Order: sequence, then C-alpha cells, then structure tokens
Amino acid sequence: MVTIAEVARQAGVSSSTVSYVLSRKRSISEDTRRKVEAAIAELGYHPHAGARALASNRSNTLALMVPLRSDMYVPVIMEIAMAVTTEAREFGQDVLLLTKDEGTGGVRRISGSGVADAMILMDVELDDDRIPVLRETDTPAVLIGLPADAAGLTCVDLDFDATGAACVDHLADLGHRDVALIGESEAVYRRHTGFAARTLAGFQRRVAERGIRAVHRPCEGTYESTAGVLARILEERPSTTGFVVQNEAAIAPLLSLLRLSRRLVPEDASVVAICPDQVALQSSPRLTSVSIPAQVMGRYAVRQVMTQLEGDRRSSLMLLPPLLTVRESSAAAPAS
Amino acid sequence: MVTIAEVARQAGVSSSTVSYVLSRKRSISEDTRRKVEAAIAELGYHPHAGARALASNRSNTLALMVPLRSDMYVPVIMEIAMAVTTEAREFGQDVLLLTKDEGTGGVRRISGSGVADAMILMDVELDDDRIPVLRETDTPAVLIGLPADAAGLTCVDLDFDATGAACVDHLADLGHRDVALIGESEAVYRRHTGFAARTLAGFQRRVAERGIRAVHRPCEGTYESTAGVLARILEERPSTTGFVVQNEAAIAPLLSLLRLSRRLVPEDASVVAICPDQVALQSSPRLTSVSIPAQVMGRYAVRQVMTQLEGDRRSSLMLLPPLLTVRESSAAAPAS
DNA sequence: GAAATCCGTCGAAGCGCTTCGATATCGTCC
DNA sequence: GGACGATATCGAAGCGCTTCGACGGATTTC
Repeated sequence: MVTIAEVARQAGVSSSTVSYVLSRKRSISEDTRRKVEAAIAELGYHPHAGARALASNRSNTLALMVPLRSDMYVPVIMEIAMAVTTEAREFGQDVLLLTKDEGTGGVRRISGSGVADAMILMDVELDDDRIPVLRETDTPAVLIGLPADAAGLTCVDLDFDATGAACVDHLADLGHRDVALIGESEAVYRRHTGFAARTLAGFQRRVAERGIRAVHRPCEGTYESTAGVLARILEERPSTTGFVVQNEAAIAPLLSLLRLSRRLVPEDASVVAICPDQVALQSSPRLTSVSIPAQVMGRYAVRQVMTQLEGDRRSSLMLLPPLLTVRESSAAAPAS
Repeated sequence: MVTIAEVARQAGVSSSTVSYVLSRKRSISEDTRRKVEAAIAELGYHPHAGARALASNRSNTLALMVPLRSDMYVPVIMEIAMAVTTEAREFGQDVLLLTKDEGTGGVRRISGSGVADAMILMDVELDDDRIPVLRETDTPAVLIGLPADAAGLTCVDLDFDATGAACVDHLADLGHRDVALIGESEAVYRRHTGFAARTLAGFQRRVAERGIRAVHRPCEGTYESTAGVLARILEERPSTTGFVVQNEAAIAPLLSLLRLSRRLVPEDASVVAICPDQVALQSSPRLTSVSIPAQVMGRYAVRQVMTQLEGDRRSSLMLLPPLLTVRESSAAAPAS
C-alpha cells in the first residue's frame, strides 16, 4: 500500500502538505502542487479510506436503503439506485447498499458506526418505523417517498395524488364517463405505501369532481390476476372505456387481454399508465403515460443529502409535478 | 459518538479487553464478557468503522460492481444484488455499490484505498478489461459470469452452453424438428457478453447433434421487434414449432403474438424460456423454463469471496447445471 | 524601517481501534 | 512444593490520515 508519507518523500515535502494539496484547505504554491501531483500519479496513490474517515470524521459514503423483495416495480428501484450511485460519485461519495429488512437496527448501525455519513431511504411507508430512529439519531437523510408526517424530514417523490388526478382529467377530457384504476397488489395498500394510497386518493377525488364513474381494483400483475380484474371490471361496469394502470407488471397482460377481446386501443378503450417512459415506449401501442422520474429523484436525493452534509439542515419537501405524455393508447371515448 | 474507551470504563475493564470480547480472538471470562456486553448494550456502542479498518487493515466491506444500463434483464441483476447484500450481512460485511462504468479506474480505486476488501463483478464480458487490473492488483474477487480466460480467477455462472443444449434436447425429445432461438439484442452479442454467446453455441451444437433445423434471431424485446422477429421466423421456416426465448422482455410479446395469430401454446407451438422462475410462473400459460439461479449465484459469490479473504486464494470455477422445469408451455410437436 | 500581514510549509497531536508482549493468577504435575 | 502451562487481563504502540499551531520569509503598511 502506498501511503501519504511515501508520496511526501517522493515529492520532497511533508505529508501535511500532501494532505493540503488533496483537500485544498490551505493554499499551496503551484510548484509544490505539481510535484505532489506527479508523485501521486507515479506511485498510484489512493488515500486509505479508513484512515481518512478516522481523522476527518467523514466516511464519504452514503447509505442507500432499498426494499429487499418489493411490490414496487423492480426496474424503477434499480434506476433510482443507479442514479444515486452515479450522482454520488460526482460528489466523491461511495454508496453503501442496505436492504430495508435491516430496518431500524440498520439505521442505528449506520449512524452509530460512521460507516456512512448520511442515508437515502426508499420504499417509504406512510408510518415508517425507520423515521423515529432517523429523528432520534439526527442522521442526515433524504426519503424517496412521502410519509404521513414529514415534519423536519427531507423528502422527494412524484406527486402521486396529482398523478391520479391528472390521469382522470385526461380521460374525462376525452369524454370517458366510466373509468377504472388498475392498482398495485393488495399487499401494497395494506402496507400503507405512500405512493399507492396517494394515487388512489387523487384519482377518487378528481373522479368525484368531474362527476364521472369509477372503480378501483388492486391487481397482482400476473396475466391471470389481470384477466380476473379486467373481467370483473367489464362485468360490473360494461361501459368502462378508460383504464388507468399503476402496476407496471399488469400493463402487458392488460394490452394482451384487450387485444384478445377485440377491444381496440385506443378506439374502443383508452389506457393511461403510470410507468417509466421506457415501458410506455416499448409497449404496443405506445402508451399515454405519466412518467416516473426515477433518475431525477435519485439525483435530487443525492444533492439534498450533500446540502445537508454541508451544514444546511433545513428540511425540504419536493413533490415533482406529474408529466402526462399523450401517446397512442388514449383517444376520444367511443360514441355510446 | 460512543467509543470503546467509554465502554471499557463503564464495564470496569481496559479497552483491549472490550476489543477481545468483540473479536473473540482471545479467551475472556464469562463474567467479564457479560459486563462488557451489558455496557455495550446500555451505551448503544457501535465500533467506528474507519478506526477499525485502519487498525485491522480490513474494511469488512465488499464492492459489488453492477452494469449501469444493462442489456441484461434488470430484475435478475437486482435479485443478485439483493442476495449478495443479504448474504454479506451474514458475514458481517457491508456492500458497496459500484457501477460498471467506473471501469478499471474503479477497480484500482477500490483496491488502492482499502474501501473494500474484495470485489464481486457482474456483467462480465468475454474479454473484460477489468480482469487484467484484478490480476495486477491481486484483489480478492469473484466474477458472476465467465470470461474467455478464467485462469486464476474465481467465477460462478449458470452453464449457459448446457442451457442452450438442454432447451434443444427438450424440444427435440418432444418431436419438434424446427426450432428457433429468440435471443438477446444485437448489442449483447456485439459486446461479447459471455452468457449470450455460450447459449447460442450450446444451442447450435446440440441442434446439429440432434439433426434438427434451427434459426437464431437476436431480439430487442419490445413488442414490435418481437413481432418482426416472429414474422420473419414464420416466413422463413413456417414449419417452426419450438421456440427458445432468452430475452425475458420478449416473452410477454411473444405469447401475446402467438395468441393473436391463433397458435395455441402448447398445442401448436412450444415455448421454452431462459428466465427466473417468477417470470415463468406469472406468464400464461406457465412456461417451461430453465431458471436463472440469481440468488444461488449471489450467495455463492459472497461465500467464495469470504473464503478468499480467509486466506484460501485458490481459484475455482462454478458452472451451475441448468435446471429445466417442464410446465404448461411445451408439449409434443403437432402432427405435420 | 519597524510592525503588521500574508503565504506556504512543517511538525506533532490525535482520531478509535487492534494487537503484541507482558503480567498476574490460577491449577497441575512429578 | 517448586516448576510449568493455561487462562485472563492490561498497557502501549501503531495503523494512515487530517488539522492545529508555529514559523520563516516575502510583502505591504504607515
């Protein structure tokens, strides 16, 4: 292992000077800087992370807590995780991967051992038990998701309430009078996951405001469960012509089933999905959708956490407005 | 922050004794152990990770390098990552998430800075440029995937060559004389990703051995590209009755398209997928498939890396035999 | 022209832990 | 009963870095 002392010897300076070259915390003459940088390059020096963490009380690591087995759509989680990791590197930070099942003990361990300087939490429930621990240990943190009580916390999320409303508006504007929300699985609602509950709330509120009729059905996302859900919707409300799909896994089965039942999309039925653009674009027909801005959220979370680490401990709440893109899967309701 | 010295004071012993209680490297009387453990619990002590890393020259961290934007199926990557993380915790290790686009510089940084003790690499290419760096820096590492030259390296992967062959065997045994391999996207083959190349090789070899006819078509996995691929296959070889699908994204479109063209699965066409069991089970009909043992590979990788860290630096090559499960999507070829 | 200021560098302390050698207290063996 | 080995504990060194105070020399200020 190359140490700072060897770099110092090679450059003919003291090790504190090398440290200051690296940290830029004191001014260094151009000449010295060049010599040190040459020595670093020549020896292939990398500061020892542990030593640095011990001396500076900063690990330059962010902990990212992701759901282990998720009801959430896995590609979205992955996209957020990758965005976080990439953005963190821009700030010279590494990312430690934790699973949500480490729970409160995990949060305690991280904040107690100094293995990470801050945390980013995903899959936040309305009444998440990690939150009290975060407050108690005063750990810099950003939540991706919105708990019931966000006081004093920094959060970023898509505004799912507005998302639900926007989907209704789009369909209502096209003349649809009977719409259905094909939602996440029962388990997601039972766990009180914020995003599903908020979407439903926004959906139902706007349905009432627009004076149209609606049903909501949880859906597991398998082909068979989607078939069952669709059959029940069409049985109870044969006049349903507008579908909002929140469970990404149900999208492909739904389109397939509509095709099979000779309902043309968008001539006979309109479909609006809440999903990443990529999914909307690779379906056929291309889906009108509210996109899930995974990258934006991941990057924003890192920036916020860095702001906190720089000393600004003000909380903030960022609800990204939904962006509904009209594609090929929605059109005016058929004349009844 | 609670330090080991405070624990020692609270327990009425020296800090080295506390350290030995934690590490079990020297014998400690039952009495002392209890006092120390009580003090630890009472104070909520967590050893400072940096200090520990500095003193012991071990970070208790594993670096996991995952593809950033993958042609691989994202859920498989995620499943491996989660399995690695969970298993690592069993060994008291944390997991540092790196993206493959950090490339060789990332490998150098990790091995130079002591931020992790070992690496686990995913998305290994046949001629991966991270491998020479691994050899040069002598970093303990396990590859999930199989490069062209695995000498001196420890690897784990599904035996994709045997997988391709097993799929052919299954279809040939059922009497299919014309089969098609719907593969990964062109880009995957161009990058010389091991698993795609090996599957194709095994497929083609066994096709020749069994004296049946076959076509291979790369596929992007969108509905439209799958439609195009299927149309071409049926045009060139209308007698094709057996399909092997390697690109998970193409599975749903393929089933939908077969349904639409009134080809019943499995009566008119048999489908064998190479995918996680979960995907096979939630399709309709449930798919005959060779499962991708993501969890097994993730766990095995961690165990191997721990073995290396314990001093056993022998290389090893673990090719998991394919497990083909017959479900509802394959049956005897229709009488022609 | 002496005092004040700034710049660039150095030496040393100290971060919290592990680990080595030393020491003290036993019980055990002829 | 004295020598010996085991067992349990302690003290101190040292891991590689950051950071504080100090210091010499150049520059500015009145």
